[in-house]
Amino acid sequence: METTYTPSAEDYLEAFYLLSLRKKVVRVKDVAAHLGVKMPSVVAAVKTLAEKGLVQQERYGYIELTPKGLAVAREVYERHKTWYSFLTEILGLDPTTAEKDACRLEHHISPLTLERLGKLVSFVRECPHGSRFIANFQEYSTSGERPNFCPGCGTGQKLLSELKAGEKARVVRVGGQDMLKKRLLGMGLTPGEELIVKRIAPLGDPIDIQIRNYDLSLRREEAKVVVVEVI
Amino acid sequence: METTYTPSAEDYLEAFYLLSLRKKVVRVKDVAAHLGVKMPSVVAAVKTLAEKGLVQQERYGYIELTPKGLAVAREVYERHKTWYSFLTEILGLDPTTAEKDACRLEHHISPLTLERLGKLVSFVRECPHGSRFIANFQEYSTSGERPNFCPGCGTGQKLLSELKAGEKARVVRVGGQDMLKKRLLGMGLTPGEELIVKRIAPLGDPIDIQIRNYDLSLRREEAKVVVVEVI
DNA sequence: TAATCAAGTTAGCTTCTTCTAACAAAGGGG
DNA sequence: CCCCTTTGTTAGAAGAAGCTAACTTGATTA
Repeated sequence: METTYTPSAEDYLEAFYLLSLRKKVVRVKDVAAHLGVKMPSVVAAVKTLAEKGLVQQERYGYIELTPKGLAVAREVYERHKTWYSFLTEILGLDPTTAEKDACRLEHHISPLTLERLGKLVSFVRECPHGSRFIANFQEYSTSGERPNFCPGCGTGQKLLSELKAGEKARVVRVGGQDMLKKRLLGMGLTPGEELIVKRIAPLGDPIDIQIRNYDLSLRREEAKVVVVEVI
Repeated sequence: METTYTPSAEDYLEAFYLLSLRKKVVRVKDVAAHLGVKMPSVVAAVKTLAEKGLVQQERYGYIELTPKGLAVAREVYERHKTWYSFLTEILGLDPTTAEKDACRLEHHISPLTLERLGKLVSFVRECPHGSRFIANFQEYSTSGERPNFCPGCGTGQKLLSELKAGEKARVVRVGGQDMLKKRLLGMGLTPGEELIVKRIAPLGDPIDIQIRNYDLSLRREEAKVVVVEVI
């Protein structure tokens, strides 16, 4: 019974729903204006949706969602809201961009992904570290520079690229994408391993370290994905 | 000159590109298999894309991207990869779901949103707090319960809902969505304000607090979005 | 070299979505 | 009560994307 609808059909249902919340009745003209299409397109859409039992309309009368149509419309709108929250609250986008993107993305998300996205938003809303983290991210994403360095969280964890010459540290985690990560792990940069920074070149690149009695020279880009704990 | 292409056209260009990386030549048959369509559909697509100067093909020969087509294909694939990274690394989705969703989402994202999404991924990769935070989120999203409570970060910040009767705290931040947030701020729950928890009802709802000499009774749902610092 | 077969092509149809232009109904003002 | 404006509808066309069925072509093999 898991019927699925076209993006266009979902848009119409959502429009009917939203307009019904704001006005007493839903008219062809208003739907057309809301979706930026011409009236005959709305009429055609209503006809096909009526055949599917999602809306009802008397000739020359108002459009009404059936219970079935209402359920679909609500679900679409929920997806919309989830995307909108994510785009504004997490990515920090302006309402206009967020609204436009949410309108398109709402038709293209699997239930599982939707659920996770919603959880991410509520987690960030509820968790103080979440809001701090997101604030840091947004500062980073607008200024281009990572805030120096996530102030106030006294965990003692740093990036390898932030160490000074002579500092000793223990590898906590190696990030980066597949290729890079594999290469670093292959070099001996595995969690738990101890290392010491021998020398940092003038512009911070490369960084020479010693680990497991080997000398390694890392590019700054590489050192930026290695999380360490100073010891 | 900002031409934009249909999702279908983008899919074909991306397929040509990916197949050209894996095989010496790109054939109609392989493209059809890759995209799950029949051969005549590929032929038709090649024809319209050729008219737009995006591909070249000699009759009964191989398909080749023009420089222009290659640029578009690469750009689409970048969008794909960005979505994929987000879905796997941040939402923690399995590769199959992530791949499928990325294939659909890649056609529906604005440049601004794409940029932010990419920055979020790299920020989380680089920032130790990011990875910790995401680990917490993923624990939360699979178990349903927020980890109790983001252990190891000694910031002293909590949610108002986590305080015990008698505890004193200072408001740090008020989260929640528009309506809820406004209402809480209107009640006097503004950052910097001090409060004391007077009484917590048996099931944690409602929570009675005193702030600015007023007594307030908060629903648990409300208290969950208020970040405080114990004093 | 001729036969065969897989790959590529064409023609023609279907569905979906939108449009314009022309027509019909409803309703308010004179 | 009739005319006129606004709103809604129909008809017909167009374009995007896919399909099946029937054909070429090019290459392989007997």
